[in-house]
Amino acid sequence: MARTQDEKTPFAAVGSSFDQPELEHGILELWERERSFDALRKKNAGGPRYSFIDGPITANIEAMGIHHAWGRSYKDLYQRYKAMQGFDQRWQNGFDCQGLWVEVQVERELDLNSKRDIETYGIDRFSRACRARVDRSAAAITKHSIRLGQWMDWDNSYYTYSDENISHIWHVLKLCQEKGWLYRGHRAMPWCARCGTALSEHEMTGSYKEMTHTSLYVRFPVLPEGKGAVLAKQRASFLAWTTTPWTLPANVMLAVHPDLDYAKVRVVADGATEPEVLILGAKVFAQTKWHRAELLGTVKGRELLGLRYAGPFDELPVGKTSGPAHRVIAWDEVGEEEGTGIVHIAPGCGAEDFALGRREGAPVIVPIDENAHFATGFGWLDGKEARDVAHEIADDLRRRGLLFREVAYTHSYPICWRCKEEIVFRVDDEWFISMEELRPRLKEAAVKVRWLPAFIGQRMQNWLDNMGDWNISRKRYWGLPLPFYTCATGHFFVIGSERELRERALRGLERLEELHRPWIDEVVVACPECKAESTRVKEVGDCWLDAGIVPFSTLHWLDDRAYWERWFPAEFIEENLEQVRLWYYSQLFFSVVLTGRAPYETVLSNEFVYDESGEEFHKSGENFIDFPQAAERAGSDVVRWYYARHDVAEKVLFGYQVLGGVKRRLLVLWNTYAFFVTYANLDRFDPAQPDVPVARRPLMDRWLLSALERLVRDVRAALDQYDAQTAALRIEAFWDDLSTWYVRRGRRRFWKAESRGDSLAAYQTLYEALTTLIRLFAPMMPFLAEAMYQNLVRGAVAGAPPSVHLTDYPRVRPERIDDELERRMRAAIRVVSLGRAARAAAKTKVRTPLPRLVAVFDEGDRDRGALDGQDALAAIVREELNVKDFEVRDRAEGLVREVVKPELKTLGPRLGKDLPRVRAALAEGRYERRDGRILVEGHELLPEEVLVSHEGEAGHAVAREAGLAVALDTTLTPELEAEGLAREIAHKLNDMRKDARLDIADRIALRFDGEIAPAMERYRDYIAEEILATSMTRGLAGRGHGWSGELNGVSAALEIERA
RNA sequence: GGGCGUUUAGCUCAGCUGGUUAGAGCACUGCCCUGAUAAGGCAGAGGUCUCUGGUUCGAGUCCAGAAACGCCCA
Repeated sequence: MARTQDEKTPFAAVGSSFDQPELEHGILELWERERSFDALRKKNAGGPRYSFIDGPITANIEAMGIHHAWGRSYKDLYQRYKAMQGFDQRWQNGFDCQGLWVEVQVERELDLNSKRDIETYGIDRFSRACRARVDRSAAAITKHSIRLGQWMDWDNSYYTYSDENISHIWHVLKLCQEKGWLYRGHRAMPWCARCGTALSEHEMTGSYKEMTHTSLYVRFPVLPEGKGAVLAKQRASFLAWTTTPWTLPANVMLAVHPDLDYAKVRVVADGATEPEVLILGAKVFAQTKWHRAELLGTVKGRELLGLRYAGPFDELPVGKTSGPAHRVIAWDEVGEEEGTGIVHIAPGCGAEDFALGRREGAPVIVPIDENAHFATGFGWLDGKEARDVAHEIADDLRRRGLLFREVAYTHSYPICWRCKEEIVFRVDDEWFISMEELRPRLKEAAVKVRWLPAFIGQRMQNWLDNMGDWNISRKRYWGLPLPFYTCATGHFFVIGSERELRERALRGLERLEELHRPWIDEVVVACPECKAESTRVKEVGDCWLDAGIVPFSTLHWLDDRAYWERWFPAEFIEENLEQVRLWYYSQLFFSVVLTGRAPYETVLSNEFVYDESGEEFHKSGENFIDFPQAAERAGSDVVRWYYARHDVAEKVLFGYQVLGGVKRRLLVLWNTYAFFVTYANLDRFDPAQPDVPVARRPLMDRWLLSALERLVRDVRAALDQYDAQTAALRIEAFWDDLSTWYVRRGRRRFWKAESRGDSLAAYQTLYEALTTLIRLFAPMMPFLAEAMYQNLVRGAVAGAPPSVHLTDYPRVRPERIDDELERRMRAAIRVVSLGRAARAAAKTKVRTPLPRLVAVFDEGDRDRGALDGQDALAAIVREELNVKDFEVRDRAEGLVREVVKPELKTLGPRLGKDLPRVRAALAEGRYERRDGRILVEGHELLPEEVLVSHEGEAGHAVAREAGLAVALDTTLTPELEAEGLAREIAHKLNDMRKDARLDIADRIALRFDGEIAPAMERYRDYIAEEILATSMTRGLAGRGHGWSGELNGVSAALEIERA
C-alpha cells in the first residue's frame, strides 16, 4: 500500500472509484512483507482448537478453475472467521496426486498411446514424469489460491503420493483382510480399453453420452433336441437384438421373461423365398410393421425355457465351449421396451450377464484382452479391435443367413471419464472390499453428521444403500501400490506398513526410492507362513483410497496418536456435492473401519458453476474462464463476495456481467468510505479523541449504532450456522442503509457542522460503523477489508494491530440495541418513501417546499404509534420531503378515506360461506357503524374482527402501501414559491461549481442578473452559505464561469469565479 | 425403474406455521434527488405462481396425481 503520509491529514485520500485487482496486489505484497499469516498463527497458537480438513484438490490442472474458487472461498471464509475468534488451526492444504487422471495427462504430454508404450518408455521414467506433473500443478494451484486470498500453511501441504499416506492405507487394507472384507473377485466390470483397466462405480458417473451404434437383430436357430424338434422342423429361430455385435461370439445363453407372451410368427424375410418361423415377444411383434407375417400362436416364456439353439459363431474354436451350453433361461429383468423380448447373454461381457452365467453355472467366455482386441479362439476375428468389427460381423452373419436386420441405434452409452474412449464390459480379476458388514455401520455414522444442505444427507444414505462392493484395483502404474502378495507356494498376505515391508524384505530395498511402481515391485518379501519368496500383485489402488485416508494420514494416526486425538474429527469440511460418492464416502469408509464413527461433524456442500447463460464451462470452449483471469479482471474479492452471497444449494451462473453487478454494490460501500475520508481529512478528524457518549449522540447516530449491533448479532449467528449468504446479505443491507440513509441524511453534519460536538459524534459514529463493518466482512473480502483497515485504523490509530485479520471479530453489545428506536426509524423511512411517491404524483420537485404531509397508519399496523409528528424523526421527515408541517393522524377526513376489511383469521371460521358476501359489502362501503360495531349483511362485527385502513381520495396527492397512507397538501403560496426558487438557484450554482471543476472547499465570488434578483436578495445568506460565496453582486462582468436561462420559469444570469 | 432436487415477471431468485394488493435484484421506460455518487430514490410496464384434481370460507403455500428439467443410483 503506497500511501503518502501527509502529516496534516489523518487518512490517505480515496478516489470515487477503485481498481480492485490493483488493490489486491498491494495487499498481497503487504501480507508477504509483514508475514501477516505467520503473525496470525502465532497469535492463536495454544488457543482453543478448530479443526478443518481440506479435501485434496486434484493436482492435474494448469490453472485453478472458478468452481474451485467457490469452495475455496468458503474454506477460507470459515477458517478466517474462526481465526478472528482466536481459534488455533492447522491450515493444511492438500493435493490429490495419483491415479488415472494424472496418468492420462502425462501420456498425452509424452505422446504415449497405450500401456505397451508406457512400459517401453519405462515405468520408472513414467512415474517420475507423473510426480513432476503433480508438483507443477500443485505449484500453480498454490499460486492461484494465494491470489484468491486464501490463507493456508502452503509450505506444509499434504500430497497423497507420500509414503506416509500410502503406509496408512496399507494399514487399513491389512485390517480389511483380517476382518475378511477383502477379496479377489472375478467379475464383469466397465472397462476402458485404451487405459487397459477396469473402472469403478464412482468413475462411471456422468460419463454416459448419446451415441449411435450398429445394432443387429440376429437369428438363433432352434436345435431339434427335446421339445425343440417340432420347432426345428419349421425352421424356427429365436430373434434377439444387440447393440454390441462384438459380444455375439461370446454368446452362451438366451434369456426370456417367464411370464411374458411370446409369438411364433411365420414370415418371409426380405429377399427370401421360403418362409421361416421367428420367436419373439408378442408385444414386440404387434408393434412392428411386417411385410408378410402370420401369427401361428403365442406361448408363455416359461414354455421356452430349456430349449436349445445354435449360436451364431459356434463354428469358431470358441464354439466348443459355448455350444454345449446354449439354452434358453429365465430372467425377470427381460422387458419389451427395447429389443425383441429375448436377450442375448454373454457372461464375459456384462455385469448382469455375468451374474446370470454364475447362477446357471454356464461358462464365462471373455472374448477380448486388456486392449479390447479379440483373444485367440475366435477365428477370423482374432486380434481385431472389438469396437471396430460391427460391420464385419453383420456382413458375416448376413452371408450365413443369420442376420435378420441391421439398424443404426442411438442410445446413451458410457465413455471413459478421463480419456473419453467408449467403455466395454469385460470380466477380469479385480480386488474388492465387501460392503455387506460395513454398509449399516457407514449409514449409522453418516446419520449423525450435520449435512448442509440437509438433502445431502439423504443422498449419502441413498448412495450407501446402492453402493456395491468397492473395486479398489486398477491395472495401472502411477498409483497406490496395493500391498497384496502371493508366495511361491500360494499363500496370500497383506503388508500393513512401510516398516513391515522393510522387515520382511529379502531383496530389492536398495532400489526402493519411494513406495511406487516400478521400485516397489522389485522388493521381494518372505512369506510369513512358509518364508518362501513373494512378490506384489501388479495392481495399483483406486485414487479415492488416497483421499479417504487423509483424516488419519495427515493427522499421524500411526505415529503420533496424541496429535491425531487433538484434531480428529474435523468439525467442518466443505466440498462440491459430487463428493458424496467420492471423498465424503471414502473418508467415511476409512473412519468407520478405524474408529466406528464419521470423520467430520458438519459437511457443507456447494453446487456446480455454469456460465452466464447456464451452459457448462468447457475447458476448451470459448466461454471458459479460469480463476486467475477472473481475479485480474474483476478482483478476487468481487468473486468471493459473489460466492458468499449465493445460496450454496443453487447452481452459480458465473460471468463478468454478474461480477459487474457485484462491483456496483461494493461501490456503494466504497463511496461511503470515500466520503468519510474526504471530510474526515478536511476536518482533521482524530479517531483517538474521547468518545461522545452514545446516549448524548443524536437520534440518527443512536439508530445507526443500534442497527450495527443488530448486524453483528445476525452475522455471527449466520456464520455460526455456516450460512454465509444470510451474513453477506445482511451486511449489504446495512451498508445500503448506511449510505443511502445515514450518510445522505446526515451529510450536512460532516461538512457544515452546526456545533463541534455534533460533528464529532457524526464522525465517531460513521467511523465505528465502517471499522466494525470491515471486520465483519474481513473473512469474506479479505483484501478490501484490509485496504480499508490499513487506511482507517492502522494508519490513524497508534498501537492498532497491523492487519484487520489480527483483530477480534466484533462482539455484540446487546445494550446498544434499541428496538423501539429502530421501529420509529423504520416508520419514518416508510413515510419518506411514500412521501416521495406522493411528490412524484403531485409533480412537484422536492426543492419546492409544500405546506403539509399527513400520515395515517392503519390500525394493526406494526408501526402505528411509532411517530408523533413532533420529535426528531418528524424533523427528518420534514426535511427529507421539504414540507413545512408533518402530522400523524388516526384518520384524515378529506385527504384519505376509511376502508374496512374483514380480519380473515377470525372471521373466516366464524362466517364460513358468508364471508365472500360480507367482504364484498365492506369493500363497496355497504355497512353501518354502531357503537363501535359494524353492521353488514345481517352480521355484527366486533372492532377486533375488522381491519380499518385508509386510501387516498381521488384528486389529492396521496400514496399508499399496506398499512400506511400519506397525503400531501400541494397548495403553493408565493412564500413557498420564493423559497423554492432560492433552493433552485443554489442547486444551479452548485452544478456550475462542479462544471468549473472547483474544489469542494473553494470560496467563490458570485455575480447575477435577471428576474431572480428579488429572491437573490431575500435569500442572500442562505445562498451564500450553500455555495460558499464570499461576495454576491448584481451585474455581470463577463468573466469566470457563466450561465443564463430560466429557473422555475424565472429568467436568470449567473457568473462565478474563484475568490 | 428407484432416490433427491427444481418449476413463481424477459433473466436470476425470495415468498416463514394457508389469509386480504405474490415480492426483490438485473434489464427496459419516465420522473426525481445529488458538492461522497461509474451511485441513490419514486413510479410504470411485465404473472393463467408448470398442469389436473382434492381439502378449506380462503391455496403460490397443504394433499394426491401428472409433466418438464437437473443430479445421484440401477
